[in-house]
Amino acid sequence: MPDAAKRANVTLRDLATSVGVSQSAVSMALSDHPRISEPTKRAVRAAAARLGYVPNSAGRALRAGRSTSIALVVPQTGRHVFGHPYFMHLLVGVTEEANARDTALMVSTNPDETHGMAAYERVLRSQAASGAIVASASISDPNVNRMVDAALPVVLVGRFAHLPHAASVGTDEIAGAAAVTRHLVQDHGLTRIAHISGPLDHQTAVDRYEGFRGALAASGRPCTHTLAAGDFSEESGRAAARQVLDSMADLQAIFAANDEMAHGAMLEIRSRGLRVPEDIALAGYDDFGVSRLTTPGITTVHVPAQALGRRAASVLFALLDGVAPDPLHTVLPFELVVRESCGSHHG
Amino acid sequence: MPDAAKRANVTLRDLATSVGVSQSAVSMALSDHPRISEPTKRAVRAAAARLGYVPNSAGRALRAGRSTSIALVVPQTGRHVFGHPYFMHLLVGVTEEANARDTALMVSTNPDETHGMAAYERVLRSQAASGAIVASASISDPNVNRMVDAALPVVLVGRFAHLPHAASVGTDEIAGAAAVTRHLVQDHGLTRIAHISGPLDHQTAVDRYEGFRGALAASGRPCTHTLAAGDFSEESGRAAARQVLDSMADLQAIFAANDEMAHGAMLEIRSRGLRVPEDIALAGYDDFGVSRLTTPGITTVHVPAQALGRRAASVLFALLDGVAPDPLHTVLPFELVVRESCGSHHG
DNA sequence: CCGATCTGCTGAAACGTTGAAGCATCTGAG
DNA sequence: CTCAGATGCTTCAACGTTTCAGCAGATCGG
Repeated sequence: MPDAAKRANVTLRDLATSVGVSQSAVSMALSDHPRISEPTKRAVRAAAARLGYVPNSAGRALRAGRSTSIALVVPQTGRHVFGHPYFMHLLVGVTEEANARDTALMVSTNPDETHGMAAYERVLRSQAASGAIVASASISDPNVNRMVDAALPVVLVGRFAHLPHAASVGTDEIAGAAAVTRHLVQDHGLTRIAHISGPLDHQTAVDRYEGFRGALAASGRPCTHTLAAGDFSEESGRAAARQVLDSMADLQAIFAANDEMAHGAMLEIRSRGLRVPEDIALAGYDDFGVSRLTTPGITTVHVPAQALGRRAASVLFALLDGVAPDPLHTVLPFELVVRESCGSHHG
Repeated sequence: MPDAAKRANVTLRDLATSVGVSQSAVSMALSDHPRISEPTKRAVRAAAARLGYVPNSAGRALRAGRSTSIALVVPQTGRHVFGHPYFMHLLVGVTEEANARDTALMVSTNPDETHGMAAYERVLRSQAASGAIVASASISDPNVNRMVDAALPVVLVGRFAHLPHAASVGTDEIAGAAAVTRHLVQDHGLTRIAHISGPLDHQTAVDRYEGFRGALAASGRPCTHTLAAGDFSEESGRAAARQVLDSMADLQAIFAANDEMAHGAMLEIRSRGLRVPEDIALAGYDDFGVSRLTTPGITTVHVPAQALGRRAASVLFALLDGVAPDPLHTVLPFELVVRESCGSHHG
């Protein structure tokens, strides 16, 4: 256990004078260079432990031409980012992997909507981080293209159809939305369904809507559907539910593009004296907690955000090691989580 | 808009050759040194924009002897940290302030329970970050003492009674717990109350328990209370509720030390055919979302975690600027949030 | 018109690290 | 005994930045 004077920052030079060899010998001893004798190595290691030597990361990064950190870049404001449990789970996964590789993690968000470049500039071009994981919701964020174009080590989380050459990690949200839609149609026999989508400049919103429509079309049954767009917030879900409940007679079910909007819809349904699921069945997407807490629980699709984070980090490390990620686009499985909000248990 | 060849990393030297002055002149021009002429400054700035120059953070940090990053250190595993909404809100606040100062944020957690030092070593002693915000739940984390002893720029989030000289930011949780307890006793006339505490090696758990007892003692009414300790998880809250419901006859209310345990207690109460609040009133603590989502909503105390994060960051920046924080210990106000779980609305 | 002062730049050093190249000293083969 | 090679270290340079000291040339007071 190191205990001695740890005030000043101990450098290689301090170790060198302490042991009585040159600075380089110390450096080589610590990296176990074959041309350094065992006794010297032992002496150096002992001194390092005694003085509490920790290599200066700036010196190391400068010399190596790359830092020992990776960054999680989310080109949105912090409030938006960390308010959403998705990013939290992502963060858990990324830190797990980064910790395993003893790599520091920088988190970079935008100060506000106008500074699109900031999150990216700050960490990557200044080489504060040697690579980045980018989680951008917007379908056409020019900064993402820029990073990819600059051939920087980047892993995208989500689906970026227009960037086929960039490494990415995601789930098949079209299939996920289709699965939950099929559950409504085929397991519960519901055919008059509304979809509350997210903002349609989000890939996620587009994909979930597409999955919904595709499943209806493929169902072989005459289904009626309607759409109202929200912004993924509970309040917008409630407003959208108001709209579809007013406009579509004999509505049987609502599939919201995320659980928060589904929760908003549930509040609106209830406020009209209707019951979930007896009068209106309900389904959401994400499974980050909201859907488990409500009564009844909301049927949803589990997004493996933590696994996505882990995988994104490991793909990034592969890139940094100069290994081509295989596959370039990882698609992790989703899981349909059936709860009470869409009707009696059909198995 | 910079557009030219941004492949290679542009250094001061590149700018220097491009403009036709020395490296130092470029550096001085960019920092608006008075001894550089306006025309030169304009030329340098133009070249910097054209080539897309971004200062290398390692070079800068090495020269300056300190980095431009701050760290949020949470000596726990990532899973534990980011699973808890408290840290999320804290993170929002910290990033807001860090972004405002154009400072990168490193997030450091422990790889596992055994590596107590890791989160701290990685960022601070290697000088990857110039200062740290430490959010440690454990009452006697030796690493916190170590950091404070090492006189590193550190701001603690929470109450660290044994470290009076370290800057800290927190709320008065004793008063918060007392407020919600008073609400149960005085506004609702409940006198047979159980407390479900957190693990009593957490300062937070200790303080909330103390606030509870203090408020009962100060109420001037004959109150009966009992205690069961949980670990802040929903499941442990349910188990603790089982225990107090079995052991205390005529129990009227349960005050859980956080909302998740309160939610667990609610599930247990309901499973016994009892109603909240008619048969058993319920209160929690934190207000990070759970308490708002349940039906009925859970009366709780709002912890201003985001504000804590913001304030912690600004205090840290003060420390880094060499300014003594005033006050050394910031105490932000909490807020009692009355919902339906403790009875009819008394105003 | 000469010394002092100002202006605008250059050169060099330093931060801590790493690693290539170099230099003794020792060993062992011939 | 000699010299090739191994062994164990040292010296030096470089990464990109900032800044201090210094150096020309211009400006100005007397």
